[in-house]
Amino acid sequence: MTKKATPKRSRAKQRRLSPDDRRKEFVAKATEFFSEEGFGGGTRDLARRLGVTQPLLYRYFPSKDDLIKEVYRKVYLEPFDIGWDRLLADRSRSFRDRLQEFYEAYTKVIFTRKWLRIYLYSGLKGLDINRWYLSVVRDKVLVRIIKECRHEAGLPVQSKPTASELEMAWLFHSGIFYYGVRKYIYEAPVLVDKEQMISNALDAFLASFERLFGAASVTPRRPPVKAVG
Amino acid sequence: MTKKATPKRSRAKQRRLSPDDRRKEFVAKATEFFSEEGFGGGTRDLARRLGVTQPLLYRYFPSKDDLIKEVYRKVYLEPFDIGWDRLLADRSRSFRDRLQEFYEAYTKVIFTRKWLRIYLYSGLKGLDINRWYLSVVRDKVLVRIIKECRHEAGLPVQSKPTASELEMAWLFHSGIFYYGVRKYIYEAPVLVDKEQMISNALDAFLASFERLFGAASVTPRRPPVKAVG
DNA sequence: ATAGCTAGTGATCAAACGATAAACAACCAT
DNA sequence: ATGGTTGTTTATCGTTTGATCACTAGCTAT
Repeated sequence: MTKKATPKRSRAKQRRLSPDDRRKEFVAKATEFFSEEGFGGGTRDLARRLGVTQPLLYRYFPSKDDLIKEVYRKVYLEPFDIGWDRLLADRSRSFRDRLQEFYEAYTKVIFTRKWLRIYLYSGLKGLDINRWYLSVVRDKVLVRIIKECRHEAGLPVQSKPTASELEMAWLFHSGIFYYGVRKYIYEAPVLVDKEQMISNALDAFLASFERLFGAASVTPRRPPVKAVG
Repeated sequence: MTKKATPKRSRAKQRRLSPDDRRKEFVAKATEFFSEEGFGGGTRDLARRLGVTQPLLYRYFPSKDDLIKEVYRKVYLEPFDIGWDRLLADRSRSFRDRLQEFYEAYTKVIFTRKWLRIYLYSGLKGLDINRWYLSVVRDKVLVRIIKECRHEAGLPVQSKPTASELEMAWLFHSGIFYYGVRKYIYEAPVLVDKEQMISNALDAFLASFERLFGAASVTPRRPPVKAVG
């Protein structure tokens, strides 16, 4: 009774798409789907959302895992299509402006529910691509930033960043990153607008960097003075 | 042949435990298990790791979801058993020391692979308990810290923290938090030891707070001067 | 020792899963 | 229009999943 109430499923006339378009559509919608449901989401639910039947997925991807890998590739490569290391290194503009613009542009790409969720899900799976991404952020972004910081402070630029310098850069980078997580993953109310947040963070970072690493050429492993002053 | 090669499963003599002990053991091991496998992990695999059969789980928990809820409860409540807001407010010690000790103690609890993974997994599920946790961090930790910051700077303590102040506290709190994520989730090499990282972060925070909010009683929505200096 | 209570197990169900094969139907060349 | 190509569906397989049942065996009171 309930099952066969609609015996002739008013099947929407099946539309044929070129393999290339289908593939792209599948990857795009799969990204949305897995970002919401996690990679444990079923292929049938995914197909329903795509408006096609489940076996069709297997014409385009040998297995669910292969589809997921495509999703990774798209999500992880997207942010680095743009030449961000060049933007950061362009000394015709003030460093402060470059930093502000970089983080506004970077967060414009990654501060979406979709991107952040895929990123966190894949991070929990412990995939190599995740470690690769972190190393790219370190080498293309943070190291570059530190170089520019040193340049601003009149310090030698050639030598590799110290561990403390890099960790300081990570501190602020992560702080900015987590603003997006709070807003789009936890959906917690965020307190100031994004540009303001970035601006404040950069003020804090630049001041702190100069304060901690600017004066002495040797950075003490632990600052002897603990009081704020 | 392969299946029945061990027909008489050398069954380990079944040991009876008191319901209370079993329950606790189940929740504890389930926390480990789900932290590694995610909440999609199977009840059979979990039971195997517990050294019992799968149906036994259902003697202690009506459903898998109920077991998971117990895991949440344990993980989320654990950090706040300790009176941390009192520690932060104890003005017989220097604020810098209180902050350092608080973050060392706090991260000692949450910087474990187990805790962080459960936290991130549950966060992605968008549960209420996660939002509750964030609000507790804000009210019991960050607001307290800002109050003490103001006290140190000779500013009025009574009025509620401004949005910018809170966001600045979140920035550093998140930066510290993500040090643990990088180390225990992404298993990325971490550059300086934890105490050093906390110390540097706190130096940066205290200096930045005073710099941004200490001088003027009114905090401009966007600092007019963008250059560092 | 032994009867009774109940923690723990073996067998099994229905549903959902990823995946495959064969039948169908939309499009293009002719 | 018509036949071949191939994008898409229907039907189905084998496995795994969460969950339930009847039965077994360890412990305790007597």
